Formats: sequence, structure tokens, C-alpha cells
Amino acid sequence: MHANTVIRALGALAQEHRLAAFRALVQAGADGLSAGAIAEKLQLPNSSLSFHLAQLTNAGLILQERRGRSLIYSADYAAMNGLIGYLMENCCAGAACTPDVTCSLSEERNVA
Amino acid sequence: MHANTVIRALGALAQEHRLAAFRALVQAGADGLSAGAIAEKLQLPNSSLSFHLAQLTNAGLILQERRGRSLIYSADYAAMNGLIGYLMENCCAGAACTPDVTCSLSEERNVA
DNA sequence: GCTTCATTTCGATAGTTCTCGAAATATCTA
DNA sequence: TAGATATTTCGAGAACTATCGAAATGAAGC
Repeated sequence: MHANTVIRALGALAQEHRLAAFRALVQAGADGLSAGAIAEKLQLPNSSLSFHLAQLTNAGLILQERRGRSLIYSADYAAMNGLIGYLMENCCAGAACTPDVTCSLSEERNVA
Repeated sequence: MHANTVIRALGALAQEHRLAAFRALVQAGADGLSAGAIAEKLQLPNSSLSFHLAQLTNAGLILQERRGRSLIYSADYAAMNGLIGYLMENCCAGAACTPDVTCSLSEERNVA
């Protein structure tokens, strides 16, 4: 993961409502949540939430998909893996502190 | 680690010069680097760098210590552990993807 | 094709962040 | 205490970010 991508991802998560939205999407799993569902959950006006979802999308942290009239958002686990991987390799102790971390939707726990 | 602390830490790292400074400090290890050394490394005016170091300090990611005329900065590994831990627990797949990650100055690699 | 529902884009406003030179502060040496 | 060195704080300007109502877009159902 390139430093510039990392900066955009960190910036996207560094905001109360966006962090909350992302956490909600992670909890929701593969099914994702509609924009409306997130707005209600976070108690935010639609237009405000839309702005934040756009930031997260732009940072490559979430995915958008139309289902009927609704736009369904879901967390991009690969991007999150990349981010955490970068932090561990570059911002932890010189060398990575634990190699090969992988996050996924399934319950597989890949601890060596 | 509390969500608010996490947001401050993410925001602190979400900036080109600050991410670079933090990485430099991580690489420097326990000895740390003086403000001047970092400024030269990053090719930044002292006052600009000072601003960024203040942000990182404020976010609790780095530590300051006076050594003679110089102020020596060093990475706070515990804070970084906390941040990565939070991301893995809350922003990875529902449950944490790997438990008990620890970063430290020594070369100990605590992979199960 | 008109209506309804879900969501985004626009526009204006307020607030925050970044940048960097100049001035201030703190420490050491003689 | 004067002079040099290391760094921070101040101040002002430009750039970006967040907020939210109102208007626009897109899809579905009748």
C-alpha cells in the first residue's frame, strides 16, 4: 500500500461520524447497509451522511452497490488489511511486529 | 483505547509530513531524533515541523524529552499498539482478526 | 409518463488546518 | 551576562472540511 493511499484512508477514518459509519459497516458484514439505514443509525441528515460516505468511498475503504432503490454500502476488508499492514510494517517497531495479518468476512482466524 | 483518542491519532497520522516524521521516529528507535534532525530529514522549515510535532504529541503518539539544547522526540510504541489494536478489534471483521498484537522496541516477535 | 422513494449534488456558511517568516523562549558556554 | 544554538510560539493568509436545507437525479410501481 502506497503512503498516499494510507494518508487518504487515515484521513477518512479520522472523523467521528465516518469512523462510526465504517464500524457499523464492518459489523454489518457482507450484506452491508443502505445509506438510509446508516443515516438513521448515526442520527445524521442524509446530505451530511452522503458527504461522509463519499469520503470513505474516495479513500477506497467502502464499496457501493445499487440494490433496487437503495444504495448499499459495505466495508472493503482488503483495504483495511492493507492499511493495518502498512501501519504494522512502517509505524511499528522498525520491522513488522507480526507478519501476515489478514482480515476477512468469514470467521477464519489466521493466527500462525 | 477510546474512540476519541483513536480519532485524534488517526488525524495526526493522516498528513504527509506527520506520517513521514512518525516513520522516521519509529526507525530511529529508542534514541529518538532531535527536532532539527527531523526538519532536515523532511526538508521542512523549523516552524512548520514544530507545528506537526505538536500535533503528534497532542495525539499522544510521540514523546518529548530535553537533552541539552535539543528536544528529542521518540515514537510512543504503546500508543501505536493501542491504535492498531483498536482498528483490528473494531474495524476489521466483527471480531478481531488476530489477537494480542504487540509492538516494542526490542526485536522480540510475539507471534503465537 | 406520473408519482413516490432513496440518495446525491449544490450552495452557502462556519470552522479548522497548513504554511512559513519573524519574534520569543530556553539552554549552554565562556 | 553576552552570544550562540535549538526550538517554539505568534500572526496572517490560503486552502481545505463539515454542516445541512433545498433542488436534482435515478429507480420502481402503477
